[in-house]
Amino acid sequence: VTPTPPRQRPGRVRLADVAAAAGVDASTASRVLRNEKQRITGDTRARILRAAADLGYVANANARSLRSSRTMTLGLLVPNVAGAVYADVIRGATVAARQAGYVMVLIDASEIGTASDAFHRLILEGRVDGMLIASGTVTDSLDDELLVDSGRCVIVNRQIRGGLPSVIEDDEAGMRLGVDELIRLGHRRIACLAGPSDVDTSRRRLAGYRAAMSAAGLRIPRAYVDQAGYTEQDGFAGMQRLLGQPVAPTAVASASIAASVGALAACRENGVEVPRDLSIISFHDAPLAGFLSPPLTAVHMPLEELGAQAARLLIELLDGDPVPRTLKVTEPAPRLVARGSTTAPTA
Amino acid sequence: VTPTPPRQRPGRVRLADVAAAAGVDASTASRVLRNEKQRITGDTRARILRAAADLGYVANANARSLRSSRTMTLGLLVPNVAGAVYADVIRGATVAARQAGYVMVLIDASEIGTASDAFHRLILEGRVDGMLIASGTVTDSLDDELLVDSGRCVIVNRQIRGGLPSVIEDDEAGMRLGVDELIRLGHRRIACLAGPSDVDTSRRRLAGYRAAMSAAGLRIPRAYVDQAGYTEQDGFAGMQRLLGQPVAPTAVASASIAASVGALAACRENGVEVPRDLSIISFHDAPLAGFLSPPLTAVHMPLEELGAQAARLLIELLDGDPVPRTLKVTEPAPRLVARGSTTAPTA
DNA sequence: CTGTTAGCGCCTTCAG
DNA sequence: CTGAAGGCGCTAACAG
Repeated sequence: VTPTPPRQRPGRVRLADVAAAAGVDASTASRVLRNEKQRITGDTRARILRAAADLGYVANANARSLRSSRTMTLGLLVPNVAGAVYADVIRGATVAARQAGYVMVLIDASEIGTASDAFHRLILEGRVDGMLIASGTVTDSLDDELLVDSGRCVIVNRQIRGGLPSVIEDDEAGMRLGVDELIRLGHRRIACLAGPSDVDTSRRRLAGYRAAMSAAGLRIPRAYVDQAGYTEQDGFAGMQRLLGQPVAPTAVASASIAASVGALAACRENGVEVPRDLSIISFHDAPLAGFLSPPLTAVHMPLEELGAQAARLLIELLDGDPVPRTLKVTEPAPRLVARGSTTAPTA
Repeated sequence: VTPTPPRQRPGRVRLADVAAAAGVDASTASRVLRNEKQRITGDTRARILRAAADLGYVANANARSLRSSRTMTLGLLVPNVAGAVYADVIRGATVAARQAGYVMVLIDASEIGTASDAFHRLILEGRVDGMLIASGTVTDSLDDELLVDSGRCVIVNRQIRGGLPSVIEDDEAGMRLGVDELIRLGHRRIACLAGPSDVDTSRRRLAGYRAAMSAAGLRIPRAYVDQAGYTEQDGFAGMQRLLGQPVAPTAVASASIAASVGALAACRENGVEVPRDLSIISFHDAPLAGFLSPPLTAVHMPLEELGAQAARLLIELLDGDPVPRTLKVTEPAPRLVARGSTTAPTA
């Protein structure tokens, strides 16, 4: 907190100026400018509107927030904006918020300390009305009690102890869709690059994999479930392990796109040609997927809708409406995007 | 703009509460809590501090902003947060801002209309003190006059008409470094996937390419400069054109990482093996680059520093300090990251 | 339908 | 070194 002199207040036009120009009281101008339900003589109304336009009046958000204790601003905390997955969530949330009259601001918490700092300065100090929190990693560095007590937060794509409302995708259905496709192609030895075991999205995706396998009557060797992680590095390492199995899988369902990229790299390095020697299907899609070698077959999840629903749920919560503790986004349904990383097994 | 009832004001503790608990006036409490220069009896000071801690006092940012007309919040407008390039810029700017006592909030402008909406609601309505604007695409949809008049904006990595201060990377030096490496490896027929001709970063990178070529006495066939664009798709198309040349290049310097990904895909599809048949070097690095097939040799630019310097420049501007119209980040210098997409020409 | 009055919570002269 | 008073710009309750 640097001690700096207050900024010059340029001749910003205030509500009072507009009112004066229109020859009315500030409160009247206020009412018209916010088009309150109250009816106002067509004439005065017009005068006020035109005065405001002439003067280029813009209401001061801080004064308004102070008075009404609503900022009409929402925050979205993301562990790392670069994650391909978040792009759509962010877009969906931003648009939905705007449709409801809110501005959505993002916080990148890739640096440690940012998450709790942002939470403090945005929620506690009242810069935003509520916050969307994406990812569990982030919440770990946050004081859960504060989080819950605030009553102004919604978790996106994670469920968390303590009963914060959360919005999640249908991880299980998505993963099933992917594994079913592998089965349909004729694969029977299908492994899973599952993601961290302590993250609930990962657990649900794994459950989807198991469900699909079991529905097809397929056995899952213990080593076929690799709880790698969600980074390229993790996918790389996990695939190395899978490739080292005495009986190697003919197909792999990967729980994240970053891990898939790493998996592809591991295959290349081990002389395993995808999809000839091994099919790979990725959970989550991204523009990048179409340009990899080979282009990645993927399960497209409705992430934009996830973001939008999360934003709407948050707004309902702030409005004091009753909200479900968990909202699962099932529409639109996950969609399979067939590209070049899958084919029938050669064996 | 949904008409909603005002939110419940929970028993937030105010400055007056702290003052009362400590048996002093609010103004005194204010002074202590902001540790103003003024000296205050050790005893009262301690009482106030402890009262604040006991009550869990947090100052209301809106009231403070209204009074002081400073929000201690900065905005960063990004055309698309998913762009691999922005991750580092964002991190750098976020951290630098925080070190100066500011919170940095991001705006994703991937949806049309978001940019001008955000500009209006953040800058004009006074939710932030100043704004960093990344990319020229974004500025196109903004009213330049407003932008300049605001006197509270800094352009990151673009220069713009109208004299807005801007902070840029040393595109020319970076590109030279990459092309020099290609030359060092023995290449002579080097093409350039240059990026859009109407974007100034692209022009500077192209200039770097030309400078390196000319310094080595190398000719540049007209068709070797392909003003593709910065997306995967653009890189793909551009590489197709390059590959179709009667005398094909043995190496390509690509002006962006996304285009490089597309270029790699085009090579694969045309049976051109990288780096055996063609070397590719990419301007800008990203974690992803190391996992592509082949891993991409790249020029790492100091993007985090770019973000940090931009944030600092903005703060100086807001403080009324004189700022340069253009600041070029030359330290640390661009760095070559040799990976698998470059080698000596076979010819 | 419009004006009057009274703050929202904080900071900042100005006295003492 | 500390308290008293005023106001940042806006909205909301109450009159008229």
